[in-house]
Amino acid sequence: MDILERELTERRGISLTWYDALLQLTEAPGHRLRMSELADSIVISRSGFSRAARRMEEAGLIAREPSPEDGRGAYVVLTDQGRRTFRNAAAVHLRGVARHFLCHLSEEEAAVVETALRRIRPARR
Amino acid sequence: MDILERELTERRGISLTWYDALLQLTEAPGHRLRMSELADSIVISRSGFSRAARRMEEAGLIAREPSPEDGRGAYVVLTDQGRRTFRNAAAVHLRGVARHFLCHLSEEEAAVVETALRRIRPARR
DNA sequence: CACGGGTGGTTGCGCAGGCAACTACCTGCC
DNA sequence: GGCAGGTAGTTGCCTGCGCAACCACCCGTG
Repeated sequence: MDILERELTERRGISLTWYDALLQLTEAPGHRLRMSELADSIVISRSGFSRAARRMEEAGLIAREPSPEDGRGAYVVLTDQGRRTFRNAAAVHLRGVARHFLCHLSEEEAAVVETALRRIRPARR
Repeated sequence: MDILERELTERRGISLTWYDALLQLTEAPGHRLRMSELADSIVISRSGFSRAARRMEEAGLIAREPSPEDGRGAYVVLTDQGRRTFRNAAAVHLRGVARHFLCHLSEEEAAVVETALRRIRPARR
């Protein structure tokens, strides 16, 4: 994780936390999520994400807009620049995962690890 | 990791970083290691470990003693209390790993993951 | 309609840890 | 022996994040 984090920040200027957030938004319907949905899915506290979101907004990667149906809530939306940044970052990150992790595994091992992780993830408490 | 960290701090009052350090010392010959050996093996910066070591010393888990053969260096040595604390912490931690991770894997899957991780670890750069 | 309890997001505070700079020392070369 | 360059550990500064407290708002109940 440390190596992947370093590569991403050095070569694309974003942290793994930001990467995870951009990934979630990229996969979300409408490229939009509620603040806390996103915070939960990337496993960060709400307060932590509140600050991260402000910084990401300042960096132009996301926009925050108040929720029309809930006066307390806010949506986070991916901007075009956010989408571009994520695409570039993904190239670096996936390459990093391949070069530092996957390359040490056979096809079969990788398959076993993948199914195991898919089974474990939803069990998070 | 988050869950394991929380369980360990709540139930034994030590962080995963401290746990890792105690583990390395427990396995080291003579229960002693140089500061930087230990820092490297638990993947933390030297400065970070320098502070952690001070706190662990204050907590009575380790002792630091200057190296006789190198006037710059220092050894970290596990104290009796450190050994006891580690044993108790290990019970909690291993249980946690079993309950949150291993229990989702079959015997075969666990074996595959283990051999894969053993192969990856020494390749760390 | 008022009000009490619950929820979403932000802010004050504290802490762990990384980087860079520093000190003390070691080592190899002249 | 002296000096230059490298290395071990510590410290100043900064950042990211968690917890707890807070505010604004929602909703169910009387």
